[in-house]
Amino acid sequence: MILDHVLRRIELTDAEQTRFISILKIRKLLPRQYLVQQGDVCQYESYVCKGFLRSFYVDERGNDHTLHFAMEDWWISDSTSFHLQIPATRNIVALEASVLLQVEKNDLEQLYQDVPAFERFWRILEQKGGIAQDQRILNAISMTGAERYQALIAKYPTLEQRMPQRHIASYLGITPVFLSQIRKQSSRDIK
Amino acid sequence: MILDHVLRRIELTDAEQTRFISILKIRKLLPRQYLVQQGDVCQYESYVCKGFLRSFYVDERGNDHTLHFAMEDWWISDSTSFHLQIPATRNIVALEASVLLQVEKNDLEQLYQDVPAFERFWRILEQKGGIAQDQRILNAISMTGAERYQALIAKYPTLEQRMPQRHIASYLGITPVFLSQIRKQSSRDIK
DNA sequence: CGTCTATTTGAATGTACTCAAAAGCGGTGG
DNA sequence: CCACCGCTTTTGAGTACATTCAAATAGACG
Repeated sequence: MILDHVLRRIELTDAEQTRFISILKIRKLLPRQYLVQQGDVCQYESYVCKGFLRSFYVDERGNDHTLHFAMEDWWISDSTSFHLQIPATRNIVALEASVLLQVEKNDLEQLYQDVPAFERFWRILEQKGGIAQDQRILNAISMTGAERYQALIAKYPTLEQRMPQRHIASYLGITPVFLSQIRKQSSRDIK
Repeated sequence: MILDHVLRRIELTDAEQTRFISILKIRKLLPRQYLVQQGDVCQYESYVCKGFLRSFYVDERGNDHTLHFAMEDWWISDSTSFHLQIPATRNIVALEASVLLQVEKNDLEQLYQDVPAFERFWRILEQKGGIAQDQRILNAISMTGAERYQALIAKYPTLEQRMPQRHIASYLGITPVFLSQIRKQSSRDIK
């Protein structure tokens, strides 16, 4: 499955494929189990084979802010911590039982040396991520909470089945109470 | 100058350096001149040698939202338009007389083929950009307008000399009127 | 110096938050 | 199978944050 994911973006010989597979480490998580905790150095980029994860930041006041989520066929990490090898400021936790394939920082650097096509692969991945982040920033600065909610569920129709409302609210930058009002309002509008 | 910028991130032979230089096109802009307009396909990644540019989105209501700005030694483009070669949804305009070095999409793809180190270069650039965007998203969802303003001027102390307040406001996702109030408030706090 | 645009100020309004309490829902154990 | 517990969502009221509109002031440019 992950090979398919990679081969959609770059071409690899059989030997290169084997090389890639050899550095992957499988990791299984139970619901509510942490993958990364604030203060850890994030050692891995994790590819989600199965399950659902959430990354979030806890501020001084103890408020929880959802930065990202990841479903099947997505990658997740604290990218700041991973790339700079500094302590994470974010937590990553499984919301469902999950199976991940992980790439360690050192192994990845070695892989870049040995199979330069992976530079390309990650460049393409970062580009795609950058485009999505750009759109999210635009939404944040140009839309109301209600509009951002509509855009989010339009983009990820299954999200509400997998992530509790309070986390959707924190992803949107609004409070759970306000999200509840938005939902009441929009369900009334449909009728 | 741009070579220095590249060589800080990757190693290149003299021939590779020459190859890179050969695909660059110089472009000069006057203040208020557009580099990209909504509807164009963004053909170039542009490196800023000198000057200052702003990218913004104009919504249905005619409101202007500043997505990015770029000063010396930064790159700017409509990344969605450039990478996917689709019409731009954003405008890019020079706020000061500017000198750019541009890389065309086709040339860049060819460069990736001929000098794979540039895959690495752009991967690193995208990673750095991703980290910055991530932080901006966190600020957007976790801070008030006043806090975002303080964080922005702390990060870019010279920004207020180069970009009018109404654009700083739209970058922060607030109105110019409200930014003016924030500034009044914080100048009073200092005393 | 006059014109144009940007910023400031003030007042009224709307958007989103806080706090508190009630209702709903899911899991667990009796 | 049902009752209870803990946690999430909903509801309501009051408040704070941020916007709109309009007018006044300040700055920039020719």
